[in-house]
Amino acid sequence: MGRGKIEIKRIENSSNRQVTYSKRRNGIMKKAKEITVLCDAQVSLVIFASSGKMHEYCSPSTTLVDILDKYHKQSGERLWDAKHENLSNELDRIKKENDSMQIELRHLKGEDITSLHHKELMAIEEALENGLGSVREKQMEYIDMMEKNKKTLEEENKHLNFMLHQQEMNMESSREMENGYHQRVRDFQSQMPFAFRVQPIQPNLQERI
Amino acid sequence: MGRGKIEIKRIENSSNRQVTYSKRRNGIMKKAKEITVLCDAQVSLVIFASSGKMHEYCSPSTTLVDILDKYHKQSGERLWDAKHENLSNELDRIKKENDSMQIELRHLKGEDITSLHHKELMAIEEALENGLGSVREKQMEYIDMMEKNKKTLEEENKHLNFMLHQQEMNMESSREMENGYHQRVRDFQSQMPFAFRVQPIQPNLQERI
DNA sequence: AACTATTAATAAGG
DNA sequence: TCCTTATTAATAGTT
Repeated sequence: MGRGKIEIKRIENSSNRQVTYSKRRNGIMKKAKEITVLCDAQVSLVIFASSGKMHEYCSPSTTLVDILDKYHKQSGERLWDAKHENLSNELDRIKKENDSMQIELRHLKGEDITSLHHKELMAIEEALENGLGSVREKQMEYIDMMEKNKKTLEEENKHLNFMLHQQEMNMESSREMENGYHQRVRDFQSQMPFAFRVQPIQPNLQERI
Repeated sequence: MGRGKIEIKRIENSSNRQVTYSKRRNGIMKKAKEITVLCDAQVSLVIFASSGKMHEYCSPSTTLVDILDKYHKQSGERLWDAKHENLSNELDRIKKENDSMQIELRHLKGEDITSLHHKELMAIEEALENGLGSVREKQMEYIDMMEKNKKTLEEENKHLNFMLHQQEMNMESSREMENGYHQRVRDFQSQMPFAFRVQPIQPNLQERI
């Protein structure tokens, strides 16, 4: 159908090919629309030119997704489900994992244990005892640490107070050589309890408590 | 192109429509093949008849999945990704849920608790104590039940033995009136310990232990 | 499913 | 890309 018959083989002249592509693409699109209308058909047509440019036709009553869904059902072929299936499988796997963990958690919390057999209860009890043991051990460590801290602080406190007292004594005696002024103030200070005078800061020893 | 011109509108005569569908479908398929060869194009063509029957053409150099992948890239349209994304989101959500449960489980088992603060340890300890309480309570129930069963069985046993003994006595005395044969056998049975002679079956009482 | 008169598509050229 | 037109191809209606 043209000025001459052509063989159906690749058109070597690039610009001819491009022109023919354009004309025939329109022709197919038109045919697709026509069969849609004339025959109540649903058509999906996707064409890529060798240049990579895409053209598409889809019957107005539907969408490409719908058609691919139907295609999927009829052909039984996977299409994009290969990717889909991977996700789906992983989801299932993780859901199962999730469920079993949820059950285990519930059991450890003492829930839903009515249907359990004696051996299962024993295993849970053992797990709980182990857990409790570990947790209490850890807490003991902290208590020990706190007690050590306390002792360290007390000793440091004592030492500092001693130093301070010594210093005051030295100052007092050296001033006494000058004059007797301020006697009462120093007396008052030396009578104060040690704890109110020195507060060493040891932030590291308080960590995590 | 035919014996007369036709309007492009639905062909009401069903059999005409079917015939036209078939002819035109072949026409489009042929055109698709031709443009593929002539112009180096890639074509995907999916047609559903109103009957639901599907026909498909895809350029030999490619596959429908490839074409849809390219379609996806070019159009930016989602297509099947809508479903894909849903799955993906759910997967993420469940993975997070999974992780937190896993951590909780580990903590309850006394693992990975080094980095926990004192308050968190306290909460875990409390949960463990509660769980242990529930589990032990449930076990106590079973022990109680078993003891009850034991008592019931013992009583039943006693009763049955009594009945049996009585019966034997009756039989013995009635036979003594006839003759003295079999005297030794009966004597032996009456001397056997009760427990070896009667074994009442009570499957319900053994459930779950 | 084949036939064929007729219309539609399109190759080549501008 | 669009127009023109000679020619081929598709197909509507018929057998």
